Amino acid sequence: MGNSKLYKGSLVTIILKLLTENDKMYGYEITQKVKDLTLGELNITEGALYPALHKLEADGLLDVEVQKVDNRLRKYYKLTEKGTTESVNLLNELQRYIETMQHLVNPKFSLE
Amino acid sequence: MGNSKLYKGSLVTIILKLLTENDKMYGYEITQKVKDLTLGELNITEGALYPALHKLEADGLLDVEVQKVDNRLRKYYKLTEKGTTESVNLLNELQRYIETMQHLVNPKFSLE
DNA sequence: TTTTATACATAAGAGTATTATGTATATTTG
DNA sequence: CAAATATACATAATACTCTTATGTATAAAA
Repeated sequence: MGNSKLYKGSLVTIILKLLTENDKMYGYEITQKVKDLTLGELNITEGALYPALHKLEADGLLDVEVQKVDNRLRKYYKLTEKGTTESVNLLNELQRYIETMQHLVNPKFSLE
Repeated sequence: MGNSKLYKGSLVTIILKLLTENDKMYGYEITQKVKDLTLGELNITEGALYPALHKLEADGLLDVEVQKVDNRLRKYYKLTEKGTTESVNLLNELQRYIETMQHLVNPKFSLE
Protein backbone atom coordinates (compact mmCIF):
# COMPACT_ATOMS: atom_id res chain seq x y z
CA MET A 1 0.00 0.00 0.00
CA GLY A 2 2.05 2.94 1.17
CA ASN A 3 5.80 3.30 1.14
CA SER A 4 5.70 2.63 4.86
CA LYS A 5 5.16 -0.64 6.68
CA LEU A 6 2.78 1.20 8.97
CA TYR A 7 -0.07 0.82 6.49
CA LYS A 8 -0.02 -2.92 7.10
CA GLY A 9 -3.24 -3.67 8.93
CA SER A 10 -5.20 -0.58 7.89
CA LEU A 11 -6.78 -1.83 4.68
CA VAL A 12 -10.06 -3.05 6.17
CA THR A 13 -10.43 0.16 8.18
CA ILE A 14 -10.04 2.17 4.99
CA ILE A 15 -12.51 0.09 3.00
CA LEU A 16 -15.21 0.18 5.67
CA LYS A 17 -14.77 3.90 6.25
CA LEU A 18 -15.16 4.69 2.55
CA LEU A 19 -18.30 2.58 2.43
CA THR A 20 -19.66 4.46 5.43
CA GLU A 21 -19.45 7.65 3.43
CA ASN A 22 -20.38 6.37 -0.01
CA ASP A 23 -23.17 3.83 0.44
CA LYS A 24 -21.93 1.56 -2.34
CA MET A 25 -18.64 1.26 -4.19
CA TYR A 26 -16.89 -1.21 -6.45
CA GLY A 27 -13.32 -2.40 -6.11
CA TYR A 28 -11.62 -0.35 -8.75
CA GLU A 29 -13.47 2.72 -7.55
CA ILE A 30 -12.03 2.18 -4.08
CA THR A 31 -8.47 2.07 -5.39
CA GLN A 32 -9.00 5.33 -7.28
CA LYS A 33 -10.72 7.06 -4.40
CA VAL A 34 -7.92 6.19 -2.02
CA LYS A 35 -5.31 7.38 -4.50
CA ASP A 36 -7.17 10.68 -4.91
CA LEU A 37 -7.82 11.28 -1.22
CA THR A 38 -4.22 10.59 -0.27
CA LEU A 39 -2.73 12.56 -3.16
CA GLY A 40 -1.04 9.44 -4.48
CA GLU A 41 0.55 8.47 -1.16
CA LEU A 42 -1.55 5.34 -0.86
CA ASN A 43 -2.05 2.89 -3.70
CA ILE A 44 -4.07 -0.16 -2.82
CA THR A 45 -2.94 -3.14 -4.85
CA GLU A 46 -5.48 -5.44 -6.43
CA GLY A 47 -3.84 -8.46 -4.85
CA ALA A 48 -4.65 -6.99 -1.46
CA LEU A 49 -8.01 -5.41 -2.22
CA TYR A 50 -9.98 -8.18 -3.89
CA PRO A 51 -9.21 -10.92 -1.36
CA ALA A 52 -10.03 -8.43 1.40
CA LEU A 53 -13.41 -7.65 -0.16
CA HIS A 54 -14.17 -11.35 -0.56
CA LYS A 55 -13.37 -11.98 3.08
CA LEU A 56 -15.47 -9.04 4.26
CA GLU A 57 -18.35 -10.46 2.26
CA ALA A 58 -17.80 -13.97 3.60
CA ASP A 59 -17.75 -12.58 7.12
CA GLY A 60 -21.05 -10.83 6.56
CA LEU A 61 -19.76 -7.27 6.75
CA LEU A 62 -20.47 -6.47 3.11
CA ASP A 63 -23.22 -7.29 0.62
CA VAL A 64 -22.50 -7.55 -3.09
CA GLU A 65 -24.52 -6.54 -6.11
CA VAL A 66 -23.20 -7.17 -9.60
CA GLN A 67 -23.87 -4.66 -12.36
CA LYS A 68 -22.84 -4.43 -15.98
CA VAL A 69 -21.77 -0.96 -17.07
CA ASP A 70 -20.45 -0.28 -20.59
CA ASN A 71 -20.28 -4.02 -21.18
CA ARG A 72 -17.89 -4.31 -18.21
CA LEU A 73 -18.55 -6.03 -14.92
CA ARG A 74 -18.77 -4.14 -11.65
CA LYS A 75 -19.27 -5.62 -8.21
CA TYR A 76 -20.80 -3.07 -5.92
CA TYR A 77 -20.24 -3.55 -2.22
CA LYS A 78 -22.22 -2.02 0.59
CA LEU A 79 -22.11 -2.28 4.37
CA THR A 80 -24.37 -4.69 6.18
CA GLU A 81 -25.56 -3.80 9.66
CA LYS A 82 -22.73 -5.89 11.03
CA GLY A 83 -20.32 -4.07 8.72
CA THR A 84 -21.53 -0.70 9.97
CA THR A 85 -20.91 -1.74 13.56
CA GLU A 86 -17.47 -3.04 12.70
CA SER A 87 -16.65 0.16 10.85
CA VAL A 88 -17.32 2.18 13.99
CA ASN A 89 -15.16 -0.20 16.02
CA LEU A 90 -12.25 0.01 13.60
CA LEU A 91 -12.39 3.79 13.47
CA ASN A 92 -12.26 3.87 17.26
CA GLU A 93 -9.31 1.52 17.16
CA LEU A 94 -7.58 3.81 14.69
CA GLN A 95 -8.04 6.83 16.94
CA ARG A 96 -6.76 4.81 19.88
CA TYR A 97 -3.78 3.61 17.86
CA ILE A 98 -2.92 7.17 16.88
CA GLU A 99 -3.18 8.39 20.47
CA THR A 100 -1.07 5.54 21.76
CA MET A 101 1.63 6.11 19.18
CA GLN A 102 1.65 9.86 19.83
CA HIS A 103 2.12 9.02 23.48
CA LEU A 104 5.07 6.79 22.74
CA VAL A 105 6.66 9.01 20.18
CA ASN A 106 5.98 12.49 21.46
CA PRO A 107 7.83 12.90 24.76
CA LYS A 108 5.74 15.91 25.71
CA PHE A 109 2.69 13.72 26.10
CA SER A 110 4.46 10.70 27.59
CA LEU A 111 4.60 9.69 31.24
CA GLU A 112 8.36 9.92 31.50
CA MET B 1 1.10 -6.27 20.26
CA GLY B 2 -2.04 -4.28 20.69
CA ASN B 3 -5.59 -5.52 20.41
CA SER B 4 -5.68 -3.88 17.00
CA LYS B 5 -4.10 -5.05 13.76
CA LEU B 6 -2.95 -1.50 13.22
CA TYR B 7 0.08 -2.03 15.42
CA LYS B 8 1.45 -4.44 12.86
CA GLY B 9 4.41 -2.68 11.33
CA SER B 10 5.14 -0.23 14.14
CA LEU B 11 7.48 -2.31 16.28
CA VAL B 12 10.74 -1.07 14.81
CA THR B 13 9.56 2.53 14.98
CA ILE B 14 8.81 2.07 18.68
CA ILE B 15 12.14 0.43 19.47
CA LEU B 16 14.22 3.04 17.68
CA LYS B 17 12.27 5.91 19.22
CA LEU B 18 12.76 4.58 22.75
CA LEU B 19 16.47 4.22 22.09
CA THR B 20 16.59 7.79 20.84
CA GLU B 21 15.38 8.91 24.24
CA ASN B 22 17.15 6.43 26.48
CA ASP B 23 20.65 5.93 25.04
CA LYS B 24 20.76 2.24 25.90
CA MET B 25 18.13 -0.31 26.84
CA TYR B 26 17.79 -4.08 27.08
CA GLY B 27 14.98 -6.17 25.68
CA TYR B 28 12.96 -6.82 28.77
CA GLU B 29 13.28 -3.16 29.74
CA ILE B 30 11.75 -2.19 26.40
CA THR B 31 8.71 -4.41 26.93
CA GLN B 32 8.13 -2.88 30.37
CA LYS B 33 8.67 0.68 29.20
CA VAL B 34 6.16 0.26 26.41
CA LYS B 35 3.64 -1.28 28.75
CA ASP B 36 4.06 1.64 31.17
CA LEU B 37 3.96 4.39 28.57
CA THR B 38 0.83 2.99 26.93
CA LEU B 39 -0.93 2.24 30.22
CA GLY B 40 -1.08 -1.44 29.34
CA GLU B 41 -2.54 -0.91 25.87
CA LEU B 42 0.56 -2.22 24.16
CA ASN B 43 2.33 -5.40 25.18
CA ILE B 44 5.27 -6.35 23.03
CA THR B 45 5.67 -10.10 22.88
CA GLU B 46 9.09 -11.64 23.23
CA GLY B 47 8.59 -13.63 20.04
CA ALA B 48 8.34 -10.35 18.17
CA LEU B 49 10.87 -8.30 20.11
CA TYR B 50 13.98 -10.48 20.19
CA PRO B 51 14.02 -11.37 16.50
CA ALA B 52 13.45 -7.68 15.74
CA LEU B 53 16.40 -6.63 17.90
CA HIS B 54 18.61 -9.25 16.27
CA LYS B 55 17.67 -8.00 12.83
CA LEU B 56 18.28 -4.38 13.75
CA GLU B 57 21.71 -5.38 14.99
CA ALA B 58 22.43 -7.43 11.86
CA ASP B 59 21.39 -4.45 9.74
CA GLY B 60 23.77 -2.18 11.60
CA LEU B 61 21.15 0.01 13.27
CA LEU B 62 21.95 -1.16 16.78
CA ASP B 63 25.08 -2.06 18.73
CA VAL B 64 25.00 -4.62 21.53
CA GLU B 65 26.81 -4.77 24.83
CA VAL B 66 26.30 -7.70 27.17
CA GLN B 67 26.24 -7.15 30.92
CA LYS B 68 25.68 -9.41 33.88
CA VAL B 69 23.48 -7.92 36.56
CA ASP B 70 22.45 -9.90 39.65
CA ASN B 71 23.84 -13.01 38.01
CA ARG B 72 21.40 -12.51 35.14
CA LEU B 73 22.26 -11.67 31.55
CA ARG B 74 21.32 -8.38 29.96
CA LYS B 75 21.92 -7.34 26.39
CA TYR B 76 22.02 -3.58 26.13
CA TYR B 77 21.23 -2.10 22.76
CA LYS B 78 22.09 1.38 21.55
CA LEU B 79 21.61 3.24 18.29
CA THR B 80 24.39 3.40 15.75
CA GLU B 81 24.70 6.45 13.54
CA LYS B 82 22.77 4.57 10.88
CA GLY B 83 20.16 3.68 13.48
CA THR B 84 19.75 7.30 14.50
CA THR B 85 19.16 8.30 10.89
CA GLU B 86 16.65 5.51 10.42
CA SER B 87 14.87 6.51 13.61
CA VAL B 88 14.29 9.99 12.24
CA ASN B 89 13.00 8.53 8.98
CA LEU B 90 10.58 6.19 10.71
CA LEU B 91 9.22 8.92 12.94
CA ASN B 92 8.59 11.04 9.85
CA GLU B 93 6.86 8.09 8.24
CA LEU B 94 4.69 7.72 11.33
CA GLN B 95 3.62 11.35 11.21
CA ARG B 96 2.89 11.01 7.51
CA TYR B 97 0.91 7.82 8.12
CA ILE B 98 -1.16 9.53 10.80
CA GLU B 99 -1.86 12.53 8.57
CA THR B 100 -2.82 10.33 5.65
CA MET B 101 -5.17 8.23 7.73
CA GLN B 102 -6.75 11.31 9.28
CA HIS B 103 -7.30 12.56 5.76
CA LEU B 104 -9.01 9.33 4.75
CA VAL B 105 -11.00 8.91 7.90
CA ASN B 106 -11.91 12.43 8.88
CA PRO B 107 -14.17 13.82 6.14
CA LYS B 108 -13.62 17.39 7.31
CA PHE B 109 -10.03 17.23 6.16
CA SER B 110 -10.62 15.17 3.04
CA LEU B 111 -10.85 16.42 -0.53
CA GLU B 112 -14.40 15.23 -1.04
C1' DT C 1 -2.45 0.01 -33.48
C1' DT C 2 -0.31 -0.02 -29.40
C1' DT C 3 -0.69 1.73 -24.92
C1' DT C 4 -3.35 3.04 -21.07
C1' DA C 5 -7.47 2.75 -18.35
C1' DT C 6 -11.13 0.10 -16.55
C1' DA C 7 -12.55 -4.16 -14.00
C1' DC C 8 -12.27 -8.40 -12.17
C1' DA C 9 -9.36 -12.54 -10.10
C1' DT C 10 -5.78 -15.70 -7.97
C1' DA C 11 -1.20 -17.97 -6.81
C1' DA C 12 3.52 -17.74 -4.99
C1' DG C 13 6.24 -15.49 -1.97
C1' DA C 14 7.83 -12.07 1.57
C1' DG C 15 7.39 -9.99 5.84
C1' DT C 16 5.53 -9.28 10.56
C1' DA C 17 3.59 -10.83 14.69
C1' DT C 18 1.34 -14.64 17.73
C1' DT C 19 1.50 -18.64 20.25
C1' DA C 20 3.91 -22.12 22.31
C1' DT C 21 8.03 -23.64 24.18
C1' DG C 22 12.50 -23.77 26.39
C1' DT C 23 16.35 -22.31 29.69
C1' DA C 24 17.77 -20.02 33.93
C1' DT C 25 17.98 -16.91 38.09
C1' DA C 26 15.70 -13.79 41.65
C1' DT C 27 12.02 -12.34 44.30
C1' DT C 28 7.66 -12.42 46.38
C1' DT C 29 3.78 -14.63 48.52
C1' DG C 30 1.05 -17.97 50.83
C1' DC D 1 9.93 -23.10 52.68
C1' DA D 2 7.52 -24.15 48.55
C1' DA D 3 5.14 -22.35 44.82
C1' DA D 4 4.20 -18.61 42.04
C1' DT D 5 5.69 -14.58 39.83
C1' DA D 6 9.13 -11.57 37.83
C1' DT D 7 13.29 -11.04 35.35
C1' DA D 8 15.96 -12.15 31.06
C1' DC D 9 17.13 -14.36 27.17
C1' DA D 10 15.84 -17.38 22.80
C1' DT D 11 13.57 -19.96 18.88
C1' DA D 12 10.17 -22.83 16.09
C1' DA D 13 5.58 -23.44 14.13
C1' DT D 14 1.86 -21.09 12.73
C1' DA D 15 -1.24 -17.32 11.24
C1' DC D 16 -2.07 -13.27 8.90
C1' DT D 17 -1.43 -9.32 5.69
C1' DC D 18 0.36 -7.53 1.75
C1' DT D 19 3.45 -7.59 -2.69
C1' DT D 20 4.55 -9.23 -6.96
C1' DA D 21 3.41 -11.61 -10.84
C1' DT D 22 0.18 -13.26 -13.77
C1' DG D 23 -4.25 -13.95 -16.13
C1' DT D 24 -8.76 -12.55 -18.54
C1' DA D 25 -11.48 -9.05 -20.90
C1' DT D 26 -13.43 -4.53 -22.68
C1' DA D 27 -13.03 0.60 -23.71
C1' DA D 28 -10.67 4.68 -24.69
C1' DA D 29 -6.75 7.40 -25.93
C1' DA D 30 -2.30 8.31 -28.12
